[in-house]
Amino acid sequence: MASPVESHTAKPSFRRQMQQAREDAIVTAVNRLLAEKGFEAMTVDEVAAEVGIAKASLYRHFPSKEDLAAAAMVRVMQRALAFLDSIDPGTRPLECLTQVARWTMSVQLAGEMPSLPSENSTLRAALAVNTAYLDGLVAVSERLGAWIEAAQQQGDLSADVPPIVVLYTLYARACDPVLGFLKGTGQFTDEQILDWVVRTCFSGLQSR
Amino acid sequence: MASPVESHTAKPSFRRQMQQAREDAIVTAVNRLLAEKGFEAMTVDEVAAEVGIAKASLYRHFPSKEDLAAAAMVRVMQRALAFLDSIDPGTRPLECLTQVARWTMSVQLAGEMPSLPSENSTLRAALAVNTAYLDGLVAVSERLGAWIEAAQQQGDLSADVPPIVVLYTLYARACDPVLGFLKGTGQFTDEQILDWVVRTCFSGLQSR
DNA sequence: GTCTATAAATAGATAGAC
DNA sequence: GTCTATCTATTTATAGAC
Repeated sequence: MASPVESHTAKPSFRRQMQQAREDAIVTAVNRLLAEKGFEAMTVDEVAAEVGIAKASLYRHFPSKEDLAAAAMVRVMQRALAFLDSIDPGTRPLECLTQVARWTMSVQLAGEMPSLPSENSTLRAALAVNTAYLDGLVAVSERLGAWIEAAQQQGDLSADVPPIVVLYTLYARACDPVLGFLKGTGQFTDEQILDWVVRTCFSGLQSR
Repeated sequence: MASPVESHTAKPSFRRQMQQAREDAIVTAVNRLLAEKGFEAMTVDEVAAEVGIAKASLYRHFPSKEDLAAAAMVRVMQRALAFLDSIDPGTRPLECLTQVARWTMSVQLAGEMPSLPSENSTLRAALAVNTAYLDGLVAVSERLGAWIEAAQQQGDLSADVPPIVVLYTLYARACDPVLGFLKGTGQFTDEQILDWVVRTCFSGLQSR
């Protein structure tokens, strides 16, 4: 088991680990910049500078700026899936959806939520053919869709709007600029902002 | 009154009118492109091409790309103020706010609502020192703020959130990407989309 | 695999003729 | 005032040495 052969075969595995760690660092930087300024305004030079490597080295790991951004989007999807898995299966569907909304908003407040690419961005086209991203998106949507339908059947969620409206609304709230506006005033804590925006999302502006 | 002198002084007025018409055409093109792809992705070449004039001519009217975009933002503000003025003064405050939300969303569905500039865009800095824009923004905010406080005092609007949260939420909903998502499915009419999104904004996702 | 140096394309902005 | 032609800076992406 502890033969020299094994330590030999472990060597490429170590390199692979190093490579993985570097790519993680790259994706982290991309994710942050994407959240801060969006895809168009983010430059590859900035990414390289933040990671602390040469731009050419970036292109050894990712073939284009779009792939760079796509990798960040994929990771966000994976983080979302991991969060969905962490929710107690016995939780009431409406409560599940509330927790998800609160989680996505907290990610945005932490400066880690990439903003949506504008309608006809080159990034949109790249994501539309990225199977890893699409798979994650479908997986998340199916999970949320099941909760949405269950919550509607239980009478917890308004049955007057189609499930897809609820789904898209939840996605949109993950990037809600209201969070940034309120944080920008400097008058409120993150907890207050989260409470208010989650509340208005599910209970509306109107009084009950 | 109809002296030759007047027809002489009317001549520059005519030229001024022509110039105004041209600048209107420019701002219209900018507004559309801003709504379609955002400030970063919009290029001055595209604007010139859409207006049908040379890029250099654009710069005779507006000194920079930021000023170009700012002019479009100012016009949206003026359109908003005009809409606010068109609302019957006897209307219940909550109803006023609902109508405003519906109007801004219809503007977006028409492809005429410029999307918000990302946090640290050069456009943000330009708008922050543009008095025409700031004046419009303040005017709109004061009008909405009065309605918000009145609606809260009448018990129509939730008193659990500060007025500024309501105000920012209304601004954010004007650019809500949910509208574009739903329109993109091609399954719904604009009226349906408006109904659903306005409803979720004021009544929330949760059932009542 | 990482680097420096550079290519190639595109952007915002301007010069100068008419 | 509008045009063509051009400048300058920036950006994505690559070549080639180590």
